[in-house]
Amino acid sequence: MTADLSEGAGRTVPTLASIAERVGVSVNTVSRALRAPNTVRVELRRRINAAMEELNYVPNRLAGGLSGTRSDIVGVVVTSLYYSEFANIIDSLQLALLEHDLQVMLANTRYNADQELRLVRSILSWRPAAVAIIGVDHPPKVVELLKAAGIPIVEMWDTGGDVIDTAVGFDHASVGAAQANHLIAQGYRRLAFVGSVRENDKRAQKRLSGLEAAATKASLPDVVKHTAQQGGNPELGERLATELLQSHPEIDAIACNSDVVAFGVLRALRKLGRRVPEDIGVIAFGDNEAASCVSPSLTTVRPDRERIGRLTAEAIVSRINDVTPYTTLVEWGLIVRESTSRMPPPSPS
Amino acid sequence: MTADLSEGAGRTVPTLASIAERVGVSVNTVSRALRAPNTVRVELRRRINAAMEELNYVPNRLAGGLSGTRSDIVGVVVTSLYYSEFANIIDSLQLALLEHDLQVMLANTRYNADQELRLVRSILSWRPAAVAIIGVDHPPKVVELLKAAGIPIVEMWDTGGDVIDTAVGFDHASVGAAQANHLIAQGYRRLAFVGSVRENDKRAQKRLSGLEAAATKASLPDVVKHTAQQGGNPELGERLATELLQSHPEIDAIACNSDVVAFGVLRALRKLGRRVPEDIGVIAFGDNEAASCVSPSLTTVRPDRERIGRLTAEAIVSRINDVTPYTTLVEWGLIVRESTSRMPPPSPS
DNA sequence: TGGCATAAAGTTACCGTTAACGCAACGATC
DNA sequence: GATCGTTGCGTTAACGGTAACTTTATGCCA
Repeated sequence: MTADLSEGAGRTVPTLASIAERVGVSVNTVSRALRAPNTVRVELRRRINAAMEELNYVPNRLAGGLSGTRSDIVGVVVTSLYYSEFANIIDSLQLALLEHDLQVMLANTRYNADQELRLVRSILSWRPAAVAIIGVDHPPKVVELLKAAGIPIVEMWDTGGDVIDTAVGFDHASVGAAQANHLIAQGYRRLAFVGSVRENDKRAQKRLSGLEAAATKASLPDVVKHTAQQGGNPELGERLATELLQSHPEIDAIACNSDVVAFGVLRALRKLGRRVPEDIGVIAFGDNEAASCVSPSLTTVRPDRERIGRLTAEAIVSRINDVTPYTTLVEWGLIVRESTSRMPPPSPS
Repeated sequence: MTADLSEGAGRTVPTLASIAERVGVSVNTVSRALRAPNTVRVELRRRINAAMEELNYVPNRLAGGLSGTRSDIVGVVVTSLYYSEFANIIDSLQLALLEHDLQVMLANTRYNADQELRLVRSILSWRPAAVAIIGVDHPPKVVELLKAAGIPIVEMWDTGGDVIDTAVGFDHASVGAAQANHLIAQGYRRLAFVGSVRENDKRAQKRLSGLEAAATKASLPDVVKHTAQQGGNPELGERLATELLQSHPEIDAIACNSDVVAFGVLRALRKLGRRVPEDIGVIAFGDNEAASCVSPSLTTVRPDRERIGRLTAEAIVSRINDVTPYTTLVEWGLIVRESTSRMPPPSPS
């Protein structure tokens, strides 16, 4: 009943031809039983299916894809998987794509531009039906390749600038501005920015720019920046905050590039005896699942990752069906919690 | 200079033949310039490469995979991407595979057995060089398909039972036992277990079993279980803990299935006025990045996800090179923090 | 009963690449 | 200078499907 499972040279994988031979029909009939079942007699179809089941036949999509017109791969290029920054996007994207029988091929550039080019090339070599990629800022060669591929390209997470084709994201500069304005409304005046800002993380740079612009507009002193190129864990936040307050004791609010870094910042402030939010405010970005559970709970910005994933899937399907390119702005929310609530605190969230 | 980027029917994608024609050589020579460069004259090779660059040629791996012998896809099947449970494993696995020019194809079953079968089938249809999959407990048909595929299969995260081929993981029952024994050593006696335990999450079930067995061995009363089938966020933990202590006020220690749930449990205890760790201890599993940042900081178990990913990549490469199957036990650590430290607290971590 | 539409299966020709083989030109060897 | 191994390239035949035809069987109607 079970196929031979012996090690080594072993068993050749069954093909349509194996099935055809076993049932006594032509290869094409077997193929039809899969693709267009109602063109094959019920009884014959039954026998073919039985044979497939018995031999554990799995169609070879290399062959199918080469022959047929359309692929059902969607290439997904992210810049990070660490700390679930984009894991939730992939999760919902994949779930939504599954309904259209589209399969995700994942690549992770780890914020490395060379890797990005290499991985995009690698993904395109699988002749995907579409590509979804984090960000709207890519090396010129990457843009050229993606455009030349002649397939729908959906850029996620960010918007603005030169969109290749279609985009689903939000404006990171306005996130930074909202962070600044909230801090200012809470009476904070000496703003600082802390976190890891990689050279290739344009989104982080845009948020910082937005923050600085809003501070300038409000006639505040320059935002003090203390950043790193790498990492992004609580330990980094703790170190950066400690160093920051040593050189700039006047700081009364810290904006963090990520919640995870902010967790470390909060720890540093606790150790330094600075009261949050009374002496100093802390705001972050990302809506980590623990943000509401640290104490003081963390004010942060919540991007709707689930929605971005879902809308990206929608965009891909639309574009495959030749809907014209478009850009979707996804909303985000400022979640005010204790870490910036100097005024009467809101009901605990 | 740039290719035609016009919408619609547009541009046909360049093939080896396009390059060959343009350079004036045979298709095979172009192919060789890619696969075995030193069998082609330097000057000719240069011209071929220039043509490829100019036309933005990207090899078609559907064709290559169909013709050639080996594939460079590795199928990766995980049960979840939410809350970065396995994102870090994928991250390090992918990084390590990249060094061997292996490409990850990702599938996420979301703890759904039907999905698992469907996705494994889908992945196998790409004729991957190997498959890495979370867990050692799969539906019989999945096991049959994986065995019949005749490729290396590496089961990750768990060990024990019937391993299909090769495994890289740890024993979850002993994690549960370690949790119980730590609680007992700290003087806790009335143990409870809280969290979401999905029907298909055998690992969670094993940890719970281990916890119960250790409690029984220490002649403690039965572990009180209060679990859900779905979810796994702080809100769930908060609700479950509140309900638990209402019906079982005698409980003096709560083991949580995940850190994220534990964050909610801590919040519930704070609201209920129960002191942690004095009145009640809390221990969890997962080593979330925020575990050291909540207060009280969370005692938890740290599985080495990065190592599992790396060793899985190693195992895949070894097995592809016909090393015999093996099982690697990956160490995990009990990270003792404030939430269970009744005795003189350790130095703050 | 012949003619014709239709259903069900078979034939054939690719898809783009790689592998195995063939073959000419060339330098080295005895 | 005939023999031989190399180097460098071209030819041809797969790989496992799918799509477009073609063929054969079947039913229906005039």
